[in-house]
Amino acid sequence: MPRIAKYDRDKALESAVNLFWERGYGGASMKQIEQALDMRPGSIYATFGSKDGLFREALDVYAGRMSRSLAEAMATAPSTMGGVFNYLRSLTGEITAPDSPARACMVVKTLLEVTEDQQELRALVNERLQAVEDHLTGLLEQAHQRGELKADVDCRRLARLIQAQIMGLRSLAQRDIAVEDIKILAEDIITALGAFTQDPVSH
Amino acid sequence: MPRIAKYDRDKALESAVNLFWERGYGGASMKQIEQALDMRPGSIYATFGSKDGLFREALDVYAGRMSRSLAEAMATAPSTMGGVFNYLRSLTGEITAPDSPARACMVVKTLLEVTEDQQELRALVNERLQAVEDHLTGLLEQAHQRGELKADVDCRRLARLIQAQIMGLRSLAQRDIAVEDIKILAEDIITALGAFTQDPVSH
DNA sequence: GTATAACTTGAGTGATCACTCAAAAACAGC
DNA sequence: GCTGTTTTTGAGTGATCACTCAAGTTATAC
Repeated sequence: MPRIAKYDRDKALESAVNLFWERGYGGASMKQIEQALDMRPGSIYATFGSKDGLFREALDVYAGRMSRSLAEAMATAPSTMGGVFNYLRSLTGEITAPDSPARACMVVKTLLEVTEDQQELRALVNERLQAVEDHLTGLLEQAHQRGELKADVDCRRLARLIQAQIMGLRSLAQRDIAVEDIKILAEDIITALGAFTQDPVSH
Repeated sequence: MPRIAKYDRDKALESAVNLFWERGYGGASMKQIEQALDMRPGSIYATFGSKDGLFREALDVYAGRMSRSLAEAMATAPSTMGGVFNYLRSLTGEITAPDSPARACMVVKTLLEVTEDQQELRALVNERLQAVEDHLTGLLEQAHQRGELKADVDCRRLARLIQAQIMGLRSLAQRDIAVEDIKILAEDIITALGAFTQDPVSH
């Protein structure tokens, strides 16, 4: 049994995340996957079933990372929107790291890549984004009850607006643009979102 | 000479835009292109040089459409930011039309699709997005001089923020989401951008 | 030490990729 | 209606695509 199941599997998945995040599903060939995972085709197919199966697992790993990153940022702030602003700021640091496979979000890249003949993958992506929206909506509803948000704010609408902000920030960051300008954009997004908070945004 | 040059060339390009916009560069095969343009490979290569050449021309056509659409929206508003809000509202109508190849922007889809071994295409996309930013910056500077924006607003920063809003709106619209919710998101984006205007946003 | 099971290997599968080019077809000039 | 030029055609190019499987290797069981 040359393969120590759990450890090597997770290590391979991490490599798959990095490759798919950088190149997308269609942009990553099996030859590149073999090289990135240091596995031969037979092993890959025995372990993950198909390129599709590997990608779905990689997307899950990536989504898990995202959720964890958001949860950490929320935990270090006294208010919910403060946590969101924390997240936007820490995000700019993460995506501009020199070893980041891409600045844009892997889930959004997949959302824009999938065609109608990949309905299952499209459904998976939609579920992931819906889950983020739902989670964020719940957090905002608590904040709303604590009086952190303006009284007439619709929490689900605000959750979607925040998700759109993250998509916009990270997509624009994919342009040939300086790190400093991305940080500035994040601050401007925070300023704009201040329209929905009770207290004025601090800088 | 069975091909009436100009007319058929433009018609073919329109078809190419629709196919590439929907499926992306890598997602559109030559077989699908042949079918969409109703041309055989030899004619396509004689006319456009390569798949890459065809895509670049299609991207130009699309970018031209975008610019025209923005200019029209700006023309029907008394103020610059009012024109931007007009554009965001008309955009939701355009991208939710049943015959729209995709809701997300073709330029952004390309931006997120291209890898580092496609530097020329990446450069072309960056140029197009930079041109939009520059154009918007110029318009906002006029508005700033007319006192339409808050005194401390940086017009280039605001232009980038607006571009990020468009990217975010159209990317989120690519989700499995109702048309009405996209319109609501556009209104919330307009509200958020109100943080930078002198006069309060009207609804 | 031997048998059995678990797993990896990598050459090879047919299909599809972007692309080519000799031959046929459709035109213009006269 | 014939000639010369331009354009279209579509079978065919080698390369690469995702994927398979018989054979080989490495582990465990006893």
